[in-house]
Amino acid sequence: MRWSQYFINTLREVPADADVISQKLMMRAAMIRKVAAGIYTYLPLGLRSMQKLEAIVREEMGRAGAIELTMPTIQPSELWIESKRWQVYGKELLRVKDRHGREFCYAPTAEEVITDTVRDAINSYRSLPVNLYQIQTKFRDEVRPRFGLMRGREFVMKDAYSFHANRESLDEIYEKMRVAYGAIFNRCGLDHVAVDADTGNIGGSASHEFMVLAQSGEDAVVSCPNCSYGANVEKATSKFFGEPAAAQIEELAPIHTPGTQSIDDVGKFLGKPTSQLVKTLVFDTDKGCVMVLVRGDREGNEIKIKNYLSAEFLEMMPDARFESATGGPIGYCGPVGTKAPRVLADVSLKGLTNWVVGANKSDTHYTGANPGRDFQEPEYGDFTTVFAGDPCPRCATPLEIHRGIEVGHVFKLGTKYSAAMNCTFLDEKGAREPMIMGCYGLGIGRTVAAAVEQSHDDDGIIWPMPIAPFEVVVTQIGKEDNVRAAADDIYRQLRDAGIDAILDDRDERPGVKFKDADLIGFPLRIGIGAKSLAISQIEWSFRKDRAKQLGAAEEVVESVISEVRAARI
RNA sequence: CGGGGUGUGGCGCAGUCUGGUAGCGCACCUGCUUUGGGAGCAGGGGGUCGGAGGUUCGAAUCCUCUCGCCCCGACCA
Repeated sequence: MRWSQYFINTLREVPADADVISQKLMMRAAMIRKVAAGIYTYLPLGLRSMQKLEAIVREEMGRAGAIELTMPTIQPSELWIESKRWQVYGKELLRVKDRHGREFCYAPTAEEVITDTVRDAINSYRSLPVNLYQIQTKFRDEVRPRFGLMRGREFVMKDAYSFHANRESLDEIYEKMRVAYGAIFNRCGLDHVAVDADTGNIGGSASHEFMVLAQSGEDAVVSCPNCSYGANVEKATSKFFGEPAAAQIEELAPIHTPGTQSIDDVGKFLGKPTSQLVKTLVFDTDKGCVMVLVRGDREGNEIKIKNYLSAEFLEMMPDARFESATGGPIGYCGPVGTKAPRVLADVSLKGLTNWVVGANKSDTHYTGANPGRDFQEPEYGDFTTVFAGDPCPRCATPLEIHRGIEVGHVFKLGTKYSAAMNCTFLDEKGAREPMIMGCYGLGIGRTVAAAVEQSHDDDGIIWPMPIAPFEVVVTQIGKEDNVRAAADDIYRQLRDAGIDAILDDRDERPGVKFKDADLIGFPLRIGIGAKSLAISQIEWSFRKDRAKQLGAAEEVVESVISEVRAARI
C-alpha cells in the first residue's frame, strides 16, 4: 500500500472527549473515529487490525471445531419473549419497531436466534454436538459508554454457541474453547489470565473470563502468585481461618454511641479496630428483606449474596423503607431484636464472640452480643469481597489483585435457553431432552484496544506483529530519484514476499513521517534516505526500541522478512 | 437516574461576565526558502457560534425551551 494513496489522517492533538490511552491513541492514529457516544467508525487502519484479529479467531475456532455462520443484528421480539429476556433485559436492549409496528431489538447477543436455528435443524443425539459461531456487530445501550472501543455501545464480538446431548460433551467442547481462547490471546502477544467468573445476566453454571492485564482495566482480578488460582473479584474467595473465641463471654450491654452511623465512627468512638466490629448491611430482594452481617473491615459482595439467595433482584434497602423493614434506624441497625426475617453472616464472623452491633435504637450499640444467645444463629456463608493479601483458597498464599480488561468470557449455559425455547433432541432411548448449551464470547474491538492499552509509549502505539495494521513501514526519506527508486524497490520486494508493508511515499519532511510511523506503531520500519544510500546502506528498526541497524538492501530485506515471519506465529 | 460541566471551521481552544456583527494554534490551498524526529516567511479558502423561540436598533454574548457530548455519583448504614 502506498501511503499517499491510502486514507490516513493522523491528529496532532487529542480529541477532548477521549478518556483512555487506547482511545486517544487510536483516534490520533486514524484507526477509529467517534460518530456518537459509544459508536465508532473503524477507519481503514483500525479495520485492518480488527480483521487480522478476526482471521486469528477464525483459525482457532476452526481448530476447535466451531463452524461459522452469520445471524441478523435486528431480531424479532417473539424469540426474546420466548426466552423471557425481552422482559428481563431492561434498557440495555435497544428496541425498535418496523413500519408495521412490529417489535424488534438490535441484538446484544444471539442465544435466542441460534437456539431457534438449532431446534429447527437438529432432532437427534446423532447430530450433536454442534458448535456454531459468528463474528458480528452487537449493540448494548450502555448507561454510560466510555473508554472508546473498550466499552462502546456498538461493538464487534465473536460469539459461539455449542449444543450437546450430555454434560460430558459440553465439558469437552468448553475445554477446547478455553484452549482456543488462550491460543488467540497468546498469538496476539497479550499478557492475560483466565479466571473463574460470575455468570451474571446470561445464566448458567461454570464460567471463565479472559482478562488482559492493564492498569486501566475496569475489572479487578484476584490471582494467586503461587498456584494457578484466579478469579474475578465478584467471585473470588479466600481461605478464612476464623477468629478465636474470646476467653470470656460477655453480657449483652447497650452503650450510648451518639453520632456514629458509620463503622469507622463506631471504631473511633470505642477505640477498637473495625475488624472487631460487626457491620450490618440490609438488602431489599425479591425474596424479601435480608440482613447481612460482615466484619467491620470487610466489604459486602452483592453478587455473592444474590447468588446465595438465588435472588433475581437485590439492592441496598432504600432509606424510605429502612426502618419499617428492620425495626431500627439507619446506622444503628443490628441483629438483636431485628424485624428482618432473614439474617446472614459472613464466614469471617464465624467463631467471633462478643460482637459490637447496632441496637436498633438511635445512638445506641450493643457490646457483648453473641449469636445463638442474644439473637438467632445466622446463616453463615461467603458474603464479602476478597482483599489483596487474603490467603488463597487453595494454597493460602497471599492473593494479588490486578486490573484487567475482560476480552473473552465462556459459559456453561446448561438448559436455560433450550428448555425455555423447547430446543430438544431424542436420545438413544427415544426420550426427548433439552439440549445442553455452552456459549463463548470474545470482544474483537475490545481486544484490539486492550492490546494498545498494554503496549504503547509516549509516542504512540507499539503493535504486536499479528494484529498490526501493517507489519512494516518503508519510509522514503527525501525525494531524490534514487531514494524514490530504492524505496519503491524495497517495498515491492517485501510485498512480493507476502509481507504486509506500507510505503510512506508522501511528500513530507522526514520528521513528520517518523512521528506518524511511531504514532501508528508499525512494528518494523525500514528507512531509505540519500545519506545511507550514498554508502549503499539502508536502515531498519523495531518500533519497540527504535534502535537503528544499517545494512545492505538485500540483507535488510532478508532480515525484515524473517523477523516478520518469526513474529507471525 | 441524580449532580456538575460543555457545545464557536476537520482537531484543540479564546471571545460570553460587561451585547456592537467572530478570532488564535494545528490541519488545508498557493508561492518562495527549507529537508534525518511534527520547518520558516508571505498570501489564501473555510464557521447559519448545537437547535428553536424570545428580549433588543443590534445577540456567540441576555432570557426560555430543547438536543448532543463529557465528567462525577448510584457499597453507604
